[in-house]
Order: sequence, then C-alpha cells, then structure tokens
Amino acid sequence: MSLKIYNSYSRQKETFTSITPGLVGMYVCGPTVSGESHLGHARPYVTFDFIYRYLSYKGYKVRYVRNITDAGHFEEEGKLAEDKVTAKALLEKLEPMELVQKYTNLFHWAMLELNCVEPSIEPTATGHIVEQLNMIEKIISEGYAYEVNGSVYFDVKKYAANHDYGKLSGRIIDDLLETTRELDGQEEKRDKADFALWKSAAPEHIMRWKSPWGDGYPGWHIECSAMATKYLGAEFDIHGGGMDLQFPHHESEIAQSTICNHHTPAKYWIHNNMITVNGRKMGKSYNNQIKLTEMFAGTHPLLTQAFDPMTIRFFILQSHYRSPIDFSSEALQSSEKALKRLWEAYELLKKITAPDGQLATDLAMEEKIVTLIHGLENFMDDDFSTAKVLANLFELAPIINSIKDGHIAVNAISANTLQLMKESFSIYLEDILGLRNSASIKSNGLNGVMQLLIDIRKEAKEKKDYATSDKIRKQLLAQGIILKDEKDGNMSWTLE
RNA sequence: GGUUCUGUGGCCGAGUGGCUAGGCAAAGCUCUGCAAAAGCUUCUACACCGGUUCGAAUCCGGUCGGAACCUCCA
Repeated sequence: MSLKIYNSYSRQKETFTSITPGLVGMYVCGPTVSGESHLGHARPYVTFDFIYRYLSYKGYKVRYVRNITDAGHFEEEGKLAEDKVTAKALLEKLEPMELVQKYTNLFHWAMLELNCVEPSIEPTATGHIVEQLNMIEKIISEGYAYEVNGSVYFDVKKYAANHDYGKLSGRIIDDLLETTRELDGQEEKRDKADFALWKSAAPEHIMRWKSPWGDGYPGWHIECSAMATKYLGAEFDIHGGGMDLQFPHHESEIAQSTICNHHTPAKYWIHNNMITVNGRKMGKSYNNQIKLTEMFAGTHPLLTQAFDPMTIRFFILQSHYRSPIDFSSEALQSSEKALKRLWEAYELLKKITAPDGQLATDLAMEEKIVTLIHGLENFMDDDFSTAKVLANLFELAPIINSIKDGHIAVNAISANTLQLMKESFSIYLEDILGLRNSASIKSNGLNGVMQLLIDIRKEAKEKKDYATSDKIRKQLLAQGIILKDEKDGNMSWTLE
C-alpha cells in the first residue's frame, strides 16, 4: 500500500510521491529561541519526528531541515521598534546571542529527552541574512515589493491579482479583520494585507544588519523561504509546522518563494493541531504554558506529578496529529499506565522463544495476530494514524501476556509469527513511533543487586519465612521498586 | 464579521455508510501464602432537529455549543 498524506494545500488526502525518486526534502518551522519550550512545542517536533522516521522506514533518504529562529521579529509589529529577542535580553541583562544560545541548548536537550531524531540541517536565521537579503532584492526586481523609509514590504494586492493568495489558509484578503489598533509602520504599507520583508531598525535596536535600504532586520516570513530554498531547492516535497502558522506565515512564504523561484515551494503541506489546556490553546497569549522542564520535573500547579518524556511522547501519539489534544494531568497519568503496560508486554515478548520451524496449532490465533500486524503499516500509510498503530499493539499485549501465563500455548502460533511479532514491536514502537523504555534504562544498573535480593527472598519463601519475604518486598516498594511473584516461583521487578 | 475546523460512553481518545477501535477508571470472577501483575467478563456512546439511503457516529441542510487563525505563536 502506498503512503497517503493529508495535504493542507489541497485539503485532501493525496498519495505521496516524492519529486526525486528515493529522496524526500522536508522543511519544518522550528522554534523561536526567545524563551523556554513548553508542552505545546513538543507536538510539532514529535509529529514531524515520526513522519521523518516513517519516511526513512519506507526507504526514503530524507533531508530534514528545521530552522532555529534566533533573529527577533517584531513583538507587536514593531510597536516599540524592538524585536522579541532584544526585549527579553534587556530584561534579563544578557547579550541577545547569549539568550539565544541558552534557549537553543534547552531546546536541544528537550528534543533529546523526547527522543526526536536530530534534523539533517538546522540552519539559523542570523546565519542566513545574506540569503534573505538576496531574496528580498529579487522580489523587488520582480516588482512585487516596495521600499518605504528603509523598510521593504511585499505587495500582496499585486501578487493576488495573478496568484492564488489565500489558497493554503482559505483566506480572502478583503475579509481580513480590520485592525482597530494603530500599528507602527502600518501607514507605510500600501495595503493592510502587505507584510514586511525587511524592517528598518531604530537606533536602540541591538540586532541589526546592513542592507541596501539601511540598517535593519528581516521580516518574519522571509527566513523560512530563504533557508528552505537554499537547502531544499525551489520545489521540495514536504513543508510542515503548526496549524497556527498557516496564516499568515506559510501563506506569505508561498508568495515570497513563488515570486523568487517561479515555483510554488512545497508539494505537500502538513500541519499539526494544537495542544489545549481546558480547551484553550497552550500559548503565550493565554499565559497557560507548561514548560517542558516543568513537565519532566512535575513543578507546575496543574501537574500532580512529574511526567517522563516518553509519557508525553506517547500522549501525543495516542491521538491523530490533525486533532487537537486537551492536556490534563489525569490524561497523562492514564498514558503513563498504558505505556507501562505496553512495555511490559514487549519485554515479555522478547523472552518468549519457539523452536525453529514450529507450526501453529491455533490457526485462528495465528491469523488474528498476522492481521493485527499487517494493520500497522496500513495505518501509518493512512496519513500517519499513530493512534491506530498503538491500538493494534495494545490488542497484541493480552495475547503476549497469555502466552507468558500459559493461557495460550507457546505452540499456538508459529515460530515465524512469533518472530514477526518481535520485529514489529521493535520497528513500530521503537523505530517508527520513537518510544523507548525509560524504566529499563534507569534500572540497568540495579540488575545485580536485584538478583541478589530475589535470591534471598526465594530462599525465605521456600522456608515459608513469609515475614522476611514480605519485608523485602515491602522495603523495595518503599524504594519505588515493585516485585512480582510469578506462577513458576520466579520473581520479576519493575520500577514504579 | 470572515476563514478553517470541531462536538463520541465516568474520563482521554480512533473512527474510511452496514462489521464491539484502543487506553484509563469502575465492578465481578480466575490465579495466588498474602500482595501485585496478568487473564476472562460487564459497562456499547456518538450535541440537537430534519433529510438522503434498505441501512448514518460517518453524507446533506439547519440549530446550538467549542476551538484555531485573521496580531507574536508549534
């Protein structure tokens, strides 16, 4: 079956074919590193991570470009003629680049925690001022931008006359809300729909670069156009980002790139939905963000406990990337338990063995398993339905547990099917969905000590010295280690 | 006001017109020195009103909620 992707540009699911066979170019809008990443930021990066992983699994060599926005853009369209990064820097008494570095490092740390594969190229906006200037000059020479008082604006009206401005977002220029607020620089524009390509910098502005129109800094949208073009070409396969970027950011990107390169930039536009808190988008404007550092440490009033990064990743994977997810501490707790159940089944599965060439004695069971496994690829192919992939893995869990407990005989299924199950868990859970067993990583160093305690407890049990055996179990529980007696007299343990 | 979405059982959430998604929680049973885990079973819902259809959670129209965007945003 072939991969189908919902293309925001056409508003329908399309069969994915890459422009160059075997290769995929993917650009994803990265973070603005003027502050700490919050839970909302985790969603696009986890989403495009499993998209990247799945495309790789399908055999594509993917060039994944994700930018770092380290050049400030206007806080309120230049209301104070200072950019975001600079404003915060003054507040914190830091150099702008020091601030940018700090939050970039934190972002990278969070991405590692969430087990996101590093992009192939991570270009910074400040490192591509030249490319942005070149692009602006090209747009001016094509006649689609004009300079006023050292700033350059894109002429949306002119573009819209012979291009489909608003196709991506469904916007009609004349229907855009009239802004009541007096915005600085607004009177410079020929039309309210025009957007800035270059802004003239006031003298107190720290981040500034020389340009043919005087000292200034780039507009909000041009960096993505410039960097995507530089690393992926005039036309590339996938452009991704949050739904909230559709307008005006992506719409403007399309306009700029189309004029410059005489080609619409991306073939497929993929947009992930938002994470909400009490039904409202998590975002700066609502003052309801939970930082990732707070999530992992449990230090936020809305949290009842700390949450492992993998719990957060799983929480995101449990719903489709185009649906909103509402955050709550309970929902995360539910995810935590669910994920644990899945890992335990997977760990058991690894230990089940069957002789080579074993044939199935329960053909119905055999067929059920094979059907569930074949569903995995079909679900991923259907616009990355990670929730359904997980549902099928969960349906395999009781089968695995039953084999372990002896409710289902080991020879009920064939050796080939057992092998297929093992491979599928490894590929889907770990390689594609990008989950990893945090508990087993943490517990590796304890193996020897635990084996000793288990041996002592076994001896106690054999002598029916339940006081000792209960004491060991109880004390371990106090240390966050759960000890389980199994049917065959063996014991297993997991971290709480 | 406009554009784009959306409304599913106690909670979270998949759902391509007919076939119980899944998870969490709850209850009962089995296993067990006790416990935990596990297995089995139960809880079967689609905002409202019309329409199309043999058949609608799914398609169409309307009503009422909710969200995102139109301003920095993942």
